[in-house]
Amino acid sequence: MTTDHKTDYRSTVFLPQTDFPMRGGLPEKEPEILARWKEIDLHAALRAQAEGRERFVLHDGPPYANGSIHIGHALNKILKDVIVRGHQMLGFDAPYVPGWDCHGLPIEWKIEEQYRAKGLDKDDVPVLQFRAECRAFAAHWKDVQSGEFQRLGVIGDWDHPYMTMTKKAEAQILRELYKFVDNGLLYKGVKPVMWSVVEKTALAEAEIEYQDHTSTTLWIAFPIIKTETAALKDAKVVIWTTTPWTIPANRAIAYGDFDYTVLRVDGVGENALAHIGDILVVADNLYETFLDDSKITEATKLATLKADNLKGTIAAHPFRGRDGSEGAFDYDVPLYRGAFVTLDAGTGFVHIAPGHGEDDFNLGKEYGIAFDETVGDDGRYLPNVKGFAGLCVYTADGKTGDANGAVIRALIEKEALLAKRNIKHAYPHSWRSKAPLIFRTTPQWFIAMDKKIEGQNKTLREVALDAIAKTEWFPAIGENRIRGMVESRPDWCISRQRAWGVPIALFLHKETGAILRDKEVMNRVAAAFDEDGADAWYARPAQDFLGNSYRADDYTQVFDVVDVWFESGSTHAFCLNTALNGNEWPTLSLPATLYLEGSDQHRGWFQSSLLEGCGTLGHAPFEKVLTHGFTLDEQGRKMSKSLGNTVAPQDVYNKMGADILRLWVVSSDFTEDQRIGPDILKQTSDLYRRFRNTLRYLLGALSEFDEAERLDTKAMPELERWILHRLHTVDSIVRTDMARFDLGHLLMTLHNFCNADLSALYFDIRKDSLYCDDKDSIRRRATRTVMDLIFNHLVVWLAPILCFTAEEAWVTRGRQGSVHLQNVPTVPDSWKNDALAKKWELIRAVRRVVTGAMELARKEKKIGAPLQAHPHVYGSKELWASLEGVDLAEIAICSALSLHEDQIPDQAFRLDDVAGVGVMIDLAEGKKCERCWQILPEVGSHADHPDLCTRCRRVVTRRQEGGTSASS
RNA sequence: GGGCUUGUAGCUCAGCUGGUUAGAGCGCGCGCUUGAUAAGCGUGAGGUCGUAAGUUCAAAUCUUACCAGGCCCA
Repeated sequence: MTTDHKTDYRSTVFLPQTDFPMRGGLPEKEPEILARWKEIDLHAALRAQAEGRERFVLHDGPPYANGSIHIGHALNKILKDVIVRGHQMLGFDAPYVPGWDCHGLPIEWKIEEQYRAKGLDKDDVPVLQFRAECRAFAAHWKDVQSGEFQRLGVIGDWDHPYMTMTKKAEAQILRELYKFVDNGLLYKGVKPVMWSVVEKTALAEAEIEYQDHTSTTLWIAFPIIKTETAALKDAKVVIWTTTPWTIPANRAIAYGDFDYTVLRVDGVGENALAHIGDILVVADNLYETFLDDSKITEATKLATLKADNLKGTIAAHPFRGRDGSEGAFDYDVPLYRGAFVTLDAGTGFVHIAPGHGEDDFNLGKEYGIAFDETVGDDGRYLPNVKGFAGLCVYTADGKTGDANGAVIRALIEKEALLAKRNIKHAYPHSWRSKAPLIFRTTPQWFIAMDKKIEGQNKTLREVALDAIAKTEWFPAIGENRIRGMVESRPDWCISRQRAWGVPIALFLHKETGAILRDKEVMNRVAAAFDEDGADAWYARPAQDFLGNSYRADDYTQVFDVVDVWFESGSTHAFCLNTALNGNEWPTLSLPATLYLEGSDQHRGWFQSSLLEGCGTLGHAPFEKVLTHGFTLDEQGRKMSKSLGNTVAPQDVYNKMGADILRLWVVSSDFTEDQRIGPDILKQTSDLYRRFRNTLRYLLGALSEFDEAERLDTKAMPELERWILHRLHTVDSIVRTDMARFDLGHLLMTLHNFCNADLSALYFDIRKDSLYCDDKDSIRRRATRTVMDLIFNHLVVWLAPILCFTAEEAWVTRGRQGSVHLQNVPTVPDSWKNDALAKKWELIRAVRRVVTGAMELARKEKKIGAPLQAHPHVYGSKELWASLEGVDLAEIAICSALSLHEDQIPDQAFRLDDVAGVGVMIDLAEGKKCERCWQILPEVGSHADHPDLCTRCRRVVTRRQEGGTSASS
């Protein structure tokens, strides 16, 4: 027989067949799958399926509805979706109701900006119209974001999301606020804020622009009137300030933790204001610069003091006893330690006006310093500032007023001024009017942290700290972070002087200032909110709410709105509490099983929800809290538009597919900051390809799989039983990983399974059986049965992550419904077989020596394909005994293989980590079977099929006779 | 500046309470295969474990400082 005219047996080989393409084409395919889910109403089916199951309630932290989603939103929502889908498949009822934060400043700005573009002023627009436009704006972006989130594959109740601006929500937020009236924690206090005298309004941090501004700076001496340190007797403390107009409001002086020098002035230069003989105190490090600044030419250091020596010292206000002051400045000015004092500039002493600075206010609070308001909302001194009343800090058009000049003249008159200069520095200005701002105390509403809750013997802080301890934090370190914050946080300021929000709908008695705590009135207000939303507060006359018992003239109505953090902190009340949400989401329940947000929410939503829950329910609204980090660029740098290193989720799902983005989320360690960029996404695609091809191979191998082929597991070869054992192992890992949200480990387990167990080992070994064995052979039936099982498990394991691809595979397999309606299949414990696993570890070790030896032979051009080889494997009798029943030739994919118990030849190939095994490679003897490509001695001995081995000849012959059938 | 936190191969990640030559996958190089083929298999080269001190018989693992990031504050 010549080799010229060999029969082509390709058509007799059972090659894999599938419509599941190698390349996903996800950007086109995913929208089709989304449409299919809509068609079969997957969400409703999920809910119906889970009725009565144990609940797993992930409560959505509401994103802010003012723009398209960015990568951080995508990460957050994908994580939620993977966990929700995963738990549903593990047998929970895991509903997901998305939510939106709709009120607040950023939306107000946008609307205001639109007004300004039209040359309109916000203040000229009726408040209800303004609110309506804010509402429309939020509704628009809610819709945009909803579409983007759904495109990511996130499944949930998108037709019925919660929103903080619905009537029901606004009414419930108000009721939550009223609970803090009831429990006595809500109080009115003051707080320094950035104030614009031009707009007569407080400004939020984001409305402030820092611009260069020239300020008059003063060096001012405060005479010491009481001290326990001898060196300070008759001395004066020197402060430095850039805001002369705050001097009348001075109440204290702060010093830092460094050395101070007491000096005597011995000589002064021209125009100096200091006097010879003055004894002054400044920080030792700033001694030289001070002399320079104040034109003191000669001085003597009298003493150097430690910070502790300043403790208990009391100075007098420079205006003490000033004519016309009526004793208004005769109070003591104590010295206190302040951590914020630095040596960057000045004298090491900071003058403290508690009404006009954040540090000042906090220090004042710490030491209980009493102070009056000194500057009115128009920037003028109030009448109580004797000798300065009516003078102006900044004028109505934003220019410097006459207050500074008057203060300077008075300081000179009292011989307290040591020096005066101008400096140019960054100073806060209004984003709107561009006018400079001042710090000014304003009345605000607070929730007390350290007051006993009425009816309880505990403070809100204590209840909150208890609740933190009872909560499970993922990662555990999150607990420290929030505990530290709650331990040290000040009272919660919940008021904002804004229009787009839920008003703090209270009536205050005009004379006493007391809150009207009348249940009937509050119920009427809340009922009005139920009907008309918070607009009711603006639209209806006060008397409507007050009823017959009170006169509107006796009360002022509060029009501050509540901080949006209070609103989002209340979402559990109107969303999770089925009694309060009107049964709108009957499958939700309180407390939620899980809150899942970025780590910044330790200060934000986690904390506001915690405080709100603790104040109104006595416990946290969550049982577990999972946090993720932030998304950085490929170099680990923060993303920013100016750096041009942002990755838009829309680009990823439009160009690569949402499954790639989902895979990226799961493959990164999301508990810490994670990186994304072109290279990382490329790598994610490679990762995706492995999963896709594994599914594809299974689908191809299972083409036309008939139930009649299914083989009882007991009848299967060891290799199949080992795969079943692996399924058992992976299954238990999937379950524990999902339960502890360790998605990274879960993914790696699945990847290794696909890679090492399936692709490199099982699929490779079983190709021969799959392609060439007769359809009714036990081996092939076992293979197909196990591959069917692998598919069933793998597709469900992957479904929460690759939600689109898993569904595509599911449908391609010809299954009904949706993969997402499956539970993770249970694995019979009989599949677990540790002894077999151990045996296969050994087999794989021996296999590695064989493949290693073949690789060497290939390098030496001795062989090409493994089927050309006949390895001689040397090992001990015990080794071969322990591998009883294993066909190593099949496992190493060789045409033949011999085992030897003899001494390992010196030239045999060995591996360091596989002791006692050596391999020599010979060429397999015989001819190549043209069907299965094995090289076997019997090829050529069959007259009818001279190019086939015995096995292939039988298969081909039976096919020709039409006698093969899977059921036979 | 403060609180919390991160820094292991080009990339994504493992390395438990300190203990033999620091692991995996991807990517890359090389080879095989051409019946998973814009795929599959095998194999190889890549790491002073951010830097520097210290504790210890022994440190990627503990301590301190520094450098470079991140979140939240100031």
